[in-house]
Amino acid sequence: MEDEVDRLVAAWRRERPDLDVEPLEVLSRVSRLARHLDRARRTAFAEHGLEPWEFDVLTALRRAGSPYQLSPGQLLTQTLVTSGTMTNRIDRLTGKGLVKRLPDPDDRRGVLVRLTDDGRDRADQALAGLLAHERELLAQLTSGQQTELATLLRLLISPFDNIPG
Amino acid sequence: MEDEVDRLVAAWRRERPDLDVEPLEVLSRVSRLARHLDRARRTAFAEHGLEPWEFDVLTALRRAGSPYQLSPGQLLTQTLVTSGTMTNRIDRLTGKGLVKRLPDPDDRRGVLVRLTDDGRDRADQALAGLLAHERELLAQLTSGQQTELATLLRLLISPFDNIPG
DNA sequence: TCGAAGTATCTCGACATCAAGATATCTCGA
DNA sequence: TCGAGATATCTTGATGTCGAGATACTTCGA
Repeated sequence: MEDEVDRLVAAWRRERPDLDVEPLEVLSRVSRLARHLDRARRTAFAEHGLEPWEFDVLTALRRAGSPYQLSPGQLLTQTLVTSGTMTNRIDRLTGKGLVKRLPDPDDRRGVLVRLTDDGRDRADQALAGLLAHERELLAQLTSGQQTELATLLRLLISPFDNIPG
Repeated sequence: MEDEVDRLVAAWRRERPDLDVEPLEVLSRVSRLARHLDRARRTAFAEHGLEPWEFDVLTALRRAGSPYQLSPGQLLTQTLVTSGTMTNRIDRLTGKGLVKRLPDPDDRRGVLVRLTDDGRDRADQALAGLLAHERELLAQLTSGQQTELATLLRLLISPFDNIPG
């Protein structure tokens, strides 16, 4: 089965036979697949009245465990957005009653963002929906292939997640 | 080596032991890696005075081969953006003198977007820079692993690239 | 104890994207 | 040949994101 990246690579080999475009076989596929996943997630979350960015923040808090709170800084490292974006997200989620801001008792510069009961329920529902959807996509692969894929991706991500960047 | 997704999956298993979160091992890594790649590309292209979205459009035209022209519709399928976005991109690239619009001689609804000489040079330079950068990232993997990874990703992408969606 | 450097969060303006709908043109069967 | 539906592109308004800088607090060495 051929995909857009096969066509893209073939086109480069025709137009720029002097270049080695092998890296695109992997990295362009990562970018394109992520783009497709974003679109699919948007659709999946719409059933639960959530945007992907809302899901990302709510589930980060949900995963933290009771009392479901994290600092904005901790949310940044999990969601890979800038601080200005996170401030904005917290504002909007607060407006919808899904999270609330509390002062950090140990650091007066700091803030803690806590999930409300409603926010927690929404996160749980949307997660279940997402997993069902993602399982379908992964049905293309055997269990062993999924493990293999996860392992290879982990290798590529490691320099980003562990070295500051 | 542990990454953020390992921590994410471990957290879900603690908080929601009733759910099978295996799909996240693959798909969350794809999304996160793409996010990191976006950031890295932005830095790499800055040397050439290009934004990632500019690179995407210019290289799609470059790959088309002489006379380096495609319709906006063809550009849509390659870049996975909406038509409004593409209109806007073409406007801005035209303003920078990197592409120009020509009427499609065979369809009066249509337009052809053609690379200027300057646009072509920029695309070629930026591509070389990107490939050098990406090769470094992929040094984490053996050649065989890269091939394996590309194959698995192709399987996951196929339903998106071949079935309309 | 003081102050410089570091850290956490927020503010602000510019900008890119999207969704939905508008417009113009084409295609094809009756 | 006509018109309904399909297609190609553009317009518009709302919104989310980023980068840079501002503010307030903390840390740590002299």
